[in-house]
Amino acid sequence: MPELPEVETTVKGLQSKVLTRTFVDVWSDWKKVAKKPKDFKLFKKQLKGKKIIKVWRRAKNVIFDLSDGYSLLIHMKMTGHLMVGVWKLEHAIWNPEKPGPLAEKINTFIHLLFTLDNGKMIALSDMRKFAKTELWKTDELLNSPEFKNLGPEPMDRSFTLVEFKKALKGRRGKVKQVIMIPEVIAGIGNIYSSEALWWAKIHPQKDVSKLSDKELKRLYDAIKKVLAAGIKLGGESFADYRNIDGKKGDFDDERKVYKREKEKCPRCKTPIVRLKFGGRSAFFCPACQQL
DNA sequence: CGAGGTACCTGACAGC
DNA sequence: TGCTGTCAGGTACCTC
Repeated sequence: MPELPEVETTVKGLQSKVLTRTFVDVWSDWKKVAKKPKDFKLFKKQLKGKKIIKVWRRAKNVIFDLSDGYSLLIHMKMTGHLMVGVWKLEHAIWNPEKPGPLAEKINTFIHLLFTLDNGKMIALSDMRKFAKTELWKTDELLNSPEFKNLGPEPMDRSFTLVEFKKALKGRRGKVKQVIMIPEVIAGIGNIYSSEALWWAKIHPQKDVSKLSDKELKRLYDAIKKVLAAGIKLGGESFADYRNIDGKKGDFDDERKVYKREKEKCPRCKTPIVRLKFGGRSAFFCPACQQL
């Protein structure tokens, strides 16, 4: 899925295209996408007529603040994409006859289409169907435990080194897994965690409670650095992530270790190693990042 | 507490 | 060609 930089890029794109527009219709061939309310007919009924006042991001959630005190939350999970354009419903239905690489098939994974009052649509494409949408009363969303428990936003000005240390305080476990927990820090996923640890020269399996002050400072700087680069370059696209116009992001050349097993470490030329733990792959340089 | 597994889903790709 | 196993950007939940 998109991580923080990809979600941020998506949100910026949406802001330029859908602000002040009103939802006039909703279509889906996968009714389970709506988690709140779970009844898709009700979800559609409640959304229709609502005007988009603001689009913003919290962690990896895209949030549309709407008229009448409502908010629409979309989480894209692993393979979700939001796009703006015009589609005919027959294009939004998976066609196994259609050849071509995954990236060219995004349109065929569209499972949800919001029609706006200017005729444009917001499409949610999601190959694996992990994405979710929730319609909340804005104040209830902001006060919900799942929202309030989210960790700090690493790109906020208020996210200082002190805040970072506070977020990790009392936590144990492998550093890579800990910084990927949404309640610890928002927005860091499997790609940017490996990248940040490479810049910080920290082994992904090092116990987070054993990090020295110097290492914490390096990790803090590295997290901000890789996320800022990701945002600046419009996200990564070595797989199928695309922005709302279907264009690729440019982070790929900046990617030092993720999915680069056996390639040379850009710093010391040692082959990059892939290590599986916690159900995920970590990529790191065994020479620069030692336990 | 941590570590590991499952679930949600569907596809790409490597190896045989 | 076709089968099998592994891997994939996330996160919640469960058990040992």
